[in-house]
Amino acid sequence: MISCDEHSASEHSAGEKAILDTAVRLFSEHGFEGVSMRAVASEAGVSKSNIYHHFESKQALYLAIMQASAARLSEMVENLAEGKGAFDERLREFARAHLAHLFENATTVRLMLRELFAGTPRLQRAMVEQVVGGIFERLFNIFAKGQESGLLRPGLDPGLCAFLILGSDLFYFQTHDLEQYPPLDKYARPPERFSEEMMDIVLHGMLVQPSQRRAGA
Amino acid sequence: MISCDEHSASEHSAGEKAILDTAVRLFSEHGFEGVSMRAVASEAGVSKSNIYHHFESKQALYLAIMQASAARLSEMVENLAEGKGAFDERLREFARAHLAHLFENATTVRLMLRELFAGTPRLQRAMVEQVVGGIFERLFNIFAKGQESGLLRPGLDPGLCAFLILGSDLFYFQTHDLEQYPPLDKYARPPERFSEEMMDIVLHGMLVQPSQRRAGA
DNA sequence: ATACTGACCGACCGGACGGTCAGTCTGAAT
DNA sequence: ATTCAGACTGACCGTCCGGTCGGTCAGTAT
Repeated sequence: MISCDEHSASEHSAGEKAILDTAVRLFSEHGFEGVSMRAVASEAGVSKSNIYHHFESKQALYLAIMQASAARLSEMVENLAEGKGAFDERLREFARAHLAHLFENATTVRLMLRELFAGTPRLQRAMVEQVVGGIFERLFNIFAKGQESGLLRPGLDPGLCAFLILGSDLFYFQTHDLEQYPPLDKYARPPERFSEEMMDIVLHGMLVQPSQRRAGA
Repeated sequence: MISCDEHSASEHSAGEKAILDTAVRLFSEHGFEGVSMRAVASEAGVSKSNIYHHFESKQALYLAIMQASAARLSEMVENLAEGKGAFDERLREFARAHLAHLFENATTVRLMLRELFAGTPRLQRAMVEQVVGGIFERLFNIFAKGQESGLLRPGLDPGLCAFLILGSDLFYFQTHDLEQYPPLDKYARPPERFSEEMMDIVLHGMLVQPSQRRAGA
């Protein structure tokens, strides 16, 4: 945490940082095939050869970015507050924080989702093991404890509960840009409101004694 | 519906049909940038020139495929059963049929999802208006009627209810291939079971008097 | 026979692609 | 002063890209 002007964190030259920043943006926007090394070089303000000075190949550049992004998202998981209050309050707080983190790291998240849903099996497996699995099991454990305490409706699968919440958050994140088009624009709502109302429904469906909030409209 | 051996539906030659079939598969797998006209020609068993005989450009080929896929999905919406029995039974049947249709038209669906989440604004808007909006409003209307009848918990937004179910189905479809990797493999379940258990939770969270099914484990 | 049409092909074009290489410049170490 | 390392560049290579063009061939109407 100590600031250090000479070297930024881990020996990245200014050019290398520009390359990485530009590449993560372009790859998340257009995918691996849709981005040329010339485009990265041009937008990063360096020569194409310079990229090959820092990275062995386009694949290596992509891999370096995926690893950095995965590390960033793993770090994000660590910061996911688990809440201090009642069981359902912890869940609401987890979901709210998770959705907020998605939007705060939108570029990184989009890159990971693209690779998860359309990438190589090799990277898919690695990302599930290192990133997705961690988030999932974190939420799963909350539900598993709730089930032991008898707070969950009997017969419910904690894994499905975790899946529902994470999936709803992620799907809302994915479709957020599409809410501007009719006829969906009539039903749009900001992230905080979505998280609140979504959790209101699913917790009501999951818990034995769901808390009553937002009694009115 | 009358079969016609000489011309299949709309004047497609054998070569053109091969081109369309191959292209829809490749584009759904690798995206617009990831597919070359040579690859389409090779896998379709025709010459590259032949593709340009039938389609003006790569863009035109892609557009033709998107339109055909959109029409196919629109037709799929028409066939979405709305159920005959009680309110929640109609909803379960809708969700079950929707998820089944996703997997039956997996290639087409993947192509549309790819364009929806990472395509050009122009196509995004068109697809929301012509395909997604239709599916959404169909489910929305079921919920709206349920709300009028007082079957929905007060204060719930029918739009959010529709979004939750469609989103859960689509997210399950998207992530189904990832369930094979640990640690997610422990929590995998087949589509029918997912739909049943998912609807069990969300309907319990949405309805005033949810039906009790699957009393035991 | 002739003329015309649509399906189809091989060869080719200019340009962009990923990648290489010889070499310049700067700043720190000796 | 010299050496050395690393950041960086411009010119270049072979390959593949989307797209074009001239032409073949079967069917068919006249």
